[in-house]
Amino acid sequence: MPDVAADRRVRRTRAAIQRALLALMAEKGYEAVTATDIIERADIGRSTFYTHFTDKQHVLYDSLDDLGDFLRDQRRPGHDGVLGFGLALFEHVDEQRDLVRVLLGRRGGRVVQDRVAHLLAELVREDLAALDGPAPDVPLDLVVTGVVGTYLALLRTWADSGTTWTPAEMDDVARRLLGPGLAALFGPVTA
Amino acid sequence: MPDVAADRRVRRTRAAIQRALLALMAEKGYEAVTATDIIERADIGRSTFYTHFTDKQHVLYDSLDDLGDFLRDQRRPGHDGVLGFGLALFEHVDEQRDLVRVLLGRRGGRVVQDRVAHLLAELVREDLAALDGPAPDVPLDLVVTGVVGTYLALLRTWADSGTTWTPAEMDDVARRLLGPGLAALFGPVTA
DNA sequence: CCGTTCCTGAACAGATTGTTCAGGAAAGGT
DNA sequence: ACCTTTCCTGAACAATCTGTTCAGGAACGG
Repeated sequence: MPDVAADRRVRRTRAAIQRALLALMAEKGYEAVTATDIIERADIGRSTFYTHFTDKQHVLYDSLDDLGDFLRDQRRPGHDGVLGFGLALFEHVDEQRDLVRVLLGRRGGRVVQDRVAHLLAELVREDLAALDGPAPDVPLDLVVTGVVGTYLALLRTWADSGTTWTPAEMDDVARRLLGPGLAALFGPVTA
Repeated sequence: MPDVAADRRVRRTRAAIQRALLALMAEKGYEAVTATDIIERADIGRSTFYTHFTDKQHVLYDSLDDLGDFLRDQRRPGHDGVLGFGLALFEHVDEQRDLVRVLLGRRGGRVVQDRVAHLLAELVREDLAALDGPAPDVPLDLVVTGVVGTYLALLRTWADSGTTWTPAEMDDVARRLLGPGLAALFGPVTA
């Protein structure tokens, strides 16, 4: 496998492959894309593809790592109590809608979802840990899992649908669905 | 395509195919199973398989439909009258843990998850529609999506983890997390 | 017992995957 | 400008999987 950062040809080839995959995912969905598709779209030799990536999956992995770095930089702290991260989350996704739709939507892959879930779980856990109410008598991890599940499901639906909803409306749904339950679990929380 | 219910040969063939897929999924995961695998495991002719199912996917769909029917029958009303399917769901998963882990776990594949989500969405929608409170001022579909997301996330975590929790405890988490919010959305629900 | 329906299994075209290899092309350093 | 290293090419290849076809045999239900 060629050195990753050194040669300009390597950078061009890898970039072309990743660009090809994302474009094809937007057209056919992740599952339907074949390695041959990527090779043709990227306009490279067949052997070239396999010298850089073992799989269609590993192309996606690399792209996700890039996206992860980007998201980590853009992360903003919540500002109004429980689930304060939510609005910022939906707003951010709103800006990156095209890419997010491809990655998280119905035609996206499973890998993406798991990684995003992990990322969200960190945000939620920080949020809940900041509450000064009494510790709940249910496992915190389960609560985090449930909350993340809700947000992820809403994100997916939002990214897929024609979406007339604004980030604020999406956040409102999540907040009103989960807020009362969380308040009951963690003690009275004033927004 | 042969008549589904009439002939004994048809029932045997279809049952063998479904059994084969589930067994293979438990061994290799959904994605790794090929139609040829199923054919060999089920010990049937190649053409026979394609007479009954167009896809590996459709074999799975049929099996999941069976699960849906089961959950519908087992449904029990919760304290609020809402989320009555939950306990039966967790109990069933508890019994079929190996299978469910394969279905929803990391090796499960995206198709399974979407199908199960669709299945649960119907149950939740029926549940919420049965409430006599005023219509909520947020889109019902979004609420359903959020609720299903929570249950699915809890299911996945539960199936994957070492499981010290009982079905009742899992159901309790979901109920306490979502119940208050749903009550607030759909009007006061008397216990 | 008999007409209907189903199963068989081989054979087939087409796609896809992942590897190999020799020769040409581009890169980076001096 | 030169030269050595590294990369890209693209065709050829075996292997696997898919979905269809068809004629003959087997099981079914009545």
